[in-house]
Amino acid sequence: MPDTPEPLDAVQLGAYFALMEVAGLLRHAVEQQLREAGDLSYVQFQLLARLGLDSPTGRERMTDLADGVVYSRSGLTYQAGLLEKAGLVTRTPSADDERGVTVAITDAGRALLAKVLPGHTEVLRHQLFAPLSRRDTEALAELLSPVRDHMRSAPPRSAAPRRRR
Amino acid sequence: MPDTPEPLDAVQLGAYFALMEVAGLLRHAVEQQLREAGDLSYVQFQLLARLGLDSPTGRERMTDLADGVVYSRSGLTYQAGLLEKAGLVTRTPSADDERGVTVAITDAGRALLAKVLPGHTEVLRHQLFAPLSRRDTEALAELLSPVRDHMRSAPPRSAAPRRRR
DNA sequence: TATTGTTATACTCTATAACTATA
DNA sequence: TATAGTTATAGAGTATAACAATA
Repeated sequence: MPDTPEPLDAVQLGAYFALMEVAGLLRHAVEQQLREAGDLSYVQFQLLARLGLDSPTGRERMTDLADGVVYSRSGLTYQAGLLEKAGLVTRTPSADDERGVTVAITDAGRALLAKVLPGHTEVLRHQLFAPLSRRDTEALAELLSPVRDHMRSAPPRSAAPRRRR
Repeated sequence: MPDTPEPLDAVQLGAYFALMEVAGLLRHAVEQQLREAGDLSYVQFQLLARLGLDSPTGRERMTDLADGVVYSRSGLTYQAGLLEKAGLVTRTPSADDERGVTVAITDAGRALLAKVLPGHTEVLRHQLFAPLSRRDTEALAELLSPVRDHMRSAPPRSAAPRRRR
């Protein structure tokens, strides 16, 4: 058995537990709103938001979507299938690479996103931002961004060794 | 249809997405470690940690456990059943309230916790704390603690109206 | 009558491995 | 040979509602 490494101190433990609890409670609240307002899971919302808000063209390849949403390949196939069945996205073979599949958000997908967003915003305002000042929010974003970048670069991600586009 | 509320600004969206992504990736990494080191899910680890680390006596009532871990009652019953089957906790009728059930961590439970903790710590150090200075960590804890308290007090919690002990 | 906890049940999500097709 | 994506399948987790027992 290896020697016990330096254990975490109280401040670190506090930050860790607070982070996980806040994110867990927030996700719970948000998921409820998404389910009621649009019958969407959080992951499905993430996929729609990525296509409808982040991506300028509204279309992305499966692999690139997976890199953002953290998934096994099969999990993404499953969710994309659900979204397609609901008419919120389409899946077509990629133009340049015959192996690839391009997922595109539909008008119905954009409409649902728009329908769901105001309530989503309200939940965030009440649950997350209410106790945070403007500067707090800025500080939080500035603290977490480097962590996110760090984690993205050392991916315990979806499946096997993956590669950026 | 109600008027669209003030949408979130870029800083708020950034904080929100960073929080969710960091927590999601961290949970993924941590869950993997817990599974390999002790065949535990994150929730099971939370329950053991609450009993073995937080609680001075190592015993708590089901309801109080649920209040901390965010669950449906039945979900907690399910998880407690798994832990009991594995010999990590015991469940006995509460002394004062015949309706209640007291969950207590066993020696085996404490041993497993001790076995799993060093690796857990390492994951946290590498994934979460590596890009954070000492002061960053303090700041993060101080930002998130009020949010956690706020969320706890307005519970979208487990099930029906619940009540503190 | 309200509360604690369990059970039954159904469903959603996720992961693994095997497979197809293209690069 | 490696990569993109799908399928089959199996397992874990979660939620709802009905229920029994105690307060």
